[in-house]
Amino acid sequence: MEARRLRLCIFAESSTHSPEYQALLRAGPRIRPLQQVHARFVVSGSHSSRALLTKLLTLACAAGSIGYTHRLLFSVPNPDSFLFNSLVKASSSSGFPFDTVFFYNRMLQCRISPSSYTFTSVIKACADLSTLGLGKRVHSHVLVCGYGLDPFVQAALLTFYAKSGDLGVARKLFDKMSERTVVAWNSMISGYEQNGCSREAVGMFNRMREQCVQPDSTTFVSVLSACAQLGALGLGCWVHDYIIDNELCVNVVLGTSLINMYARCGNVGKAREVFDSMNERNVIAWTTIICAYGMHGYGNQAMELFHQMKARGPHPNNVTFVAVLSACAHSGLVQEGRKAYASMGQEYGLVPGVEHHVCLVDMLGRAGLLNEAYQFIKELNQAPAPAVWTAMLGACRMHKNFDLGVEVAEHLLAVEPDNPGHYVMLSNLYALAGRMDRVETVRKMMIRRRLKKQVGFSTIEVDQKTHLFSMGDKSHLETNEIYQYLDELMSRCREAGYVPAPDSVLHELEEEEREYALRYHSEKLAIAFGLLRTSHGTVIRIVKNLRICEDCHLAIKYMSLITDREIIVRDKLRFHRFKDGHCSCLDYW
DNA sequence: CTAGGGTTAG
Repeated sequence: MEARRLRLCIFAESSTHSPEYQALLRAGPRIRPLQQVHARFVVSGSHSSRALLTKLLTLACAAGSIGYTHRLLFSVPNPDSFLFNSLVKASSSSGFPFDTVFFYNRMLQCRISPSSYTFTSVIKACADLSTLGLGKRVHSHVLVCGYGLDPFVQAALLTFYAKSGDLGVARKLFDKMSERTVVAWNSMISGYEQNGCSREAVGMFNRMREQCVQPDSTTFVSVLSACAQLGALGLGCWVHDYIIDNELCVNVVLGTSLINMYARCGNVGKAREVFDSMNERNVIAWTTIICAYGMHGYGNQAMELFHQMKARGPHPNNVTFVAVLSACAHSGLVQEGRKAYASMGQEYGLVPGVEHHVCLVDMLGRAGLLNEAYQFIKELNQAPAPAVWTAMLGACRMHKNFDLGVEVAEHLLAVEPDNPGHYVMLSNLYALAGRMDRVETVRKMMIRRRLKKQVGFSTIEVDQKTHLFSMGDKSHLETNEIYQYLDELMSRCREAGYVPAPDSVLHELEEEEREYALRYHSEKLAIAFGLLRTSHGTVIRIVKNLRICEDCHLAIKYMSLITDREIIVRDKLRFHRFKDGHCSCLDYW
């Protein structure tokens, strides 16, 4: 009788209704309040209750107070599976994957068998760490413990392999799954998308629809990212219509994906409409719309939004400043850019990183302020990263400062001897200076080191199908027609006054490619195809993986004039909108 | 006694 009363008493103290438990819930995952509650437990003696300790540890872990959590854990005699599972889960979902692995290992040392719940969290931690070796060991442990067919564990494993870059294994797992939930499909689609395989992501999405699996908003986030990468406006619009027709909730994440899709597919206006229609806008949404204006060369609109954000939006972060500074760089807003850069530390306590240094050098360099850019680099209190020197080199090339350019390029070749971009830039510099002997030397260096220039390609979407063109490409079905039309078009351009730019960028080509090269640059092929296959009022939209070359830039201006078409080209960095013989970048790019 | 899962944006 006495014993039973005592047990009831302990039960009451540690139940969810007990004042101690309520105090923990009120403290939440915040370390100061938690420590205060903990101190009261110690004083009152209730800290010996296992349930309370578990809750305290879990909250401390979620609060990010890992040292405190570890100390507490060591003070617990014979920690049980419930405690370990709670810690594994809390650390994994709060973004402390190293600790997840630590707790998991402790758990095994204590001879406590993991459950399917343990595994999902541990595998997620491995995915966050992209640690292929450890993840594979956990995977074999999963099989040994008999959880290989658990759909949650399978989905976690699939995500892990996709995030660690092993899409082949991820796909094998996916194909072997007996039931594929929408989450499994989402993992596979996002896996492809995040690894740069956007076409495969879209293909997977189409298969998902064939198999009548209902996509959800997470699916569309990944599909829209794929559209953004591909410049697939048609599919992107289809997704947007689907979202509206099916009354899917457009949360911040989905809204931001839509903004990004419209922006990267060339339609800033629609991007802005989506932004304006959103009822929640966080720092990522603001950054995305600022970035959108910046890459279209609308620096003033980008700055206007940035000022609105500062006035009544969330605090800008490091990524926001990358968007702001690159918008300034692409629009020649030097004064604004300098002010924004200074405000990072002064107003927001942010430390500029390499990407901000790059933006600033790029901005000053484009504006012709080479000395100021160089001075800025020299005054950095850390050794300048190669990317910073690369921006400086680009500026030297643009403004034909050979002496400084050669100096910078030689430094870059010494630091990054395997980056073909540096060789290409240096040889362009020599070509512009008329030093063809040096051009040849650099070319030979590249060949000796077996370095190849990145292969350029352009894509165009016609009737929701994406067509790919690369330089000198003759694989397309309508090749002859395209080439014939392009020849015709180029001679009309010449009649209108187009003079091909000197072939400063052709040094890296083999002899036989040289004669074709100018006429056959991928963007020209894609545009010719687009002009042939679409009706007169249609805008031609091209996506190119590299930066557009000077000659193509000039030629496309003429193309837009003589065909009376709007031609939008997205290159590696930004958009060029050609109309009536002019480009929206005002030749400042 | 104490809870619970995998997928998403710049």
